[in-house]
Amino acid sequence: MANPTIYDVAKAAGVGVGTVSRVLNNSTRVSPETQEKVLSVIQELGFRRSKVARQLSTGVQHRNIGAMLPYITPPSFVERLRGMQMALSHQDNDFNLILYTVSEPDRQHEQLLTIVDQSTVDGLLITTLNISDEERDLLKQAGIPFVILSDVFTGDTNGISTDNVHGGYLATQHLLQLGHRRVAYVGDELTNNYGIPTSDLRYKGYLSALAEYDIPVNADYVCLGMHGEETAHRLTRQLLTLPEPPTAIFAMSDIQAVGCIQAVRESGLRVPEDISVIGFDDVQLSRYVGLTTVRQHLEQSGYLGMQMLLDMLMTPGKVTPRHLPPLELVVRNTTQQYGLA
Amino acid sequence: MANPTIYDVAKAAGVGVGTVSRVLNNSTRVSPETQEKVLSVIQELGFRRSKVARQLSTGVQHRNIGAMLPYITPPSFVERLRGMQMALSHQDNDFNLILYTVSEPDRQHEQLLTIVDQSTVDGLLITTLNISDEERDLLKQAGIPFVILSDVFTGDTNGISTDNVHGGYLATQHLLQLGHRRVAYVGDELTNNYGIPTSDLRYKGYLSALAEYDIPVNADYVCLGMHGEETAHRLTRQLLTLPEPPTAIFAMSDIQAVGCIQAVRESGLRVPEDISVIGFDDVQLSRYVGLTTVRQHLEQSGYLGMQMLLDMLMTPGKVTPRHLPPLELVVRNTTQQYGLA
DNA sequence: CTGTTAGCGCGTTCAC
DNA sequence: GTGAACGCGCTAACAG
Repeated sequence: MANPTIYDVAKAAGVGVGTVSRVLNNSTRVSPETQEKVLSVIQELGFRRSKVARQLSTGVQHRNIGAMLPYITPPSFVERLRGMQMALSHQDNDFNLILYTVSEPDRQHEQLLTIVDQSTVDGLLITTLNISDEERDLLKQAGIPFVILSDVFTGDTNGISTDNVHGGYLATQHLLQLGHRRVAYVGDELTNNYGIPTSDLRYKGYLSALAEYDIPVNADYVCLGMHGEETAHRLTRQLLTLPEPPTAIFAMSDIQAVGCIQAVRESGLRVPEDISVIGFDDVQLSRYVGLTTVRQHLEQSGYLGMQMLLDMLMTPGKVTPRHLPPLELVVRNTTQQYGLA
Repeated sequence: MANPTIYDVAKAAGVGVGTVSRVLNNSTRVSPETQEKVLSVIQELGFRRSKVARQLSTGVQHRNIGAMLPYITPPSFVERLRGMQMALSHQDNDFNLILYTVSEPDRQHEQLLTIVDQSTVDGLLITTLNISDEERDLLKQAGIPFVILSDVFTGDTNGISTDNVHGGYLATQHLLQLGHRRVAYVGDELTNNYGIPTSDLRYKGYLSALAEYDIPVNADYVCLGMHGEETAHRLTRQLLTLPEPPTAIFAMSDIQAVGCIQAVRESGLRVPEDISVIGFDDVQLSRYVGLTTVRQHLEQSGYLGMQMLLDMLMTPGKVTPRHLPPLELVVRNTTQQYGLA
């Protein structure tokens, strides 16, 4: 039998469904013999009581919140996730947090459809992923409130966003103020699979800072590749072989910055004495390695996003806009005045 | 009205429930007027269709797997989580992953009760937390299969475990082989809130290695404190003020090892020239900073644990035991022969 | 102690 | 096109 119900169990045990239900909830007193009997039949038939039927009957609706993100590998996503989790546990409610990682960009739409179709969640927290207008409508029509934690700076009410352009500017400006004039940019390919524009935006900030200091852009200094420490490492080695290598590097993420630093050190050069390196994000790792970076309050963005969503879930229609503290330059030990070595 | 149903909507719109259901699923053709009417009533009443009722009716049961862990802050937990996630997505099934973080040790039992009581999950993956016999029985009786990713080495069928004692031995032995004789241990308090014995076990391994080399234990060299980089940092500073400071440190986790290294460097000493440091876990961070450590295949443990659970879920009764590769010493750049500086 | 029955809220045939 | 009735699997209240 595919999926035995309590009726099947009852029949096989020669009792009524009520009795089966009782032993299942070991509530009211049941005679030891019948209990024994029922249990053995349950075992035999491999009976598993239906979650949904039970919930429908008891009326206890546990609600689910979905967190959708591209991957849980980069620390930046984990920190946001932790923020969400914290906001959830602070509000002593019984929401469950379901984790959706979009393993393939192509599957995003499909996953979204499944979520809507099976009405798995009551609310959705979408991180970084690009949601098309069509998808937004889908969610709206299904009555699933959603909040977007975006890398794109928008005035969206139901979203938390970061001004990446400004952040890129801050990082680059810091290097320029230190007297550096040969400043490289190490970032993600502008067009990655997910269509995430983060690197593009931070690069824009880089450009505007250079422009402000009247420094022409050197194409050799702009290195893009797949996100990650390894690629950054490789790109940096290339930078160092240039006839006129940069004296400072702006890496678009802390992880990439770490890759840069390693490459520099392996080449026998020192950070920051010979080459300054600045990252972006200020993930925990950065504290550990003493990295200069731009703090974007990742954990807090997850926290605030979750709060917004909870608002929407508790009192439909009312959303309190929440704002992230401004980006901050965090100076540690990987950047230094040019020519001071 | 608290929770309007389709009946309420139907009544208010002057139609039958069938019609309401149809516009909800925009399936069969409904006259534009009625559709309009129904939609406006839905809006008005703030109607939201019940997830469970829908699932019960349609028969689409999405199953949930719960991942229960003490926190998602330390990278070691995140890596295990990633492994679980990967195993799940590799098996094109429609299981949802629900994240439970036990924010307070006292709440563990309560959370477990809620999970069982509301039958939220179909299977449970428990990481590191200690589950009492009572709690095991609770899960068994509720028919919820579970797998435990334990720090304790047991022969349990439904679990994946790490031989921490052996790992502690490996780390310490490595330092001793390099000629170090003053070897410190930096770890967690033996009795933490969660009753997690990891540090205790690794310490046992430390002791057995020392014994093998006939080195008496120096109480000053054993530093315990709250898990985390900060504490390790502080403890290391203390170590360095000893009249006869250690020449090598075994930190029970990579994060703590990083704290140690920072403290050493801040004191004007070098790693590994002056002091060798070895960690434990081999989280991603360790690659980035070139830390010598003991690899315990964290991601894979999550992966295998999830596979076991899926086994149990798919074909009840049958569990294929899975085994983690043995612990490995990973030598990078933070340990060195004693006296070589 | 135990069998029977009426909902839980929604989807889905059926006739109309 | 649309309304009424039945069933999804289980719990709970009611008789026995």
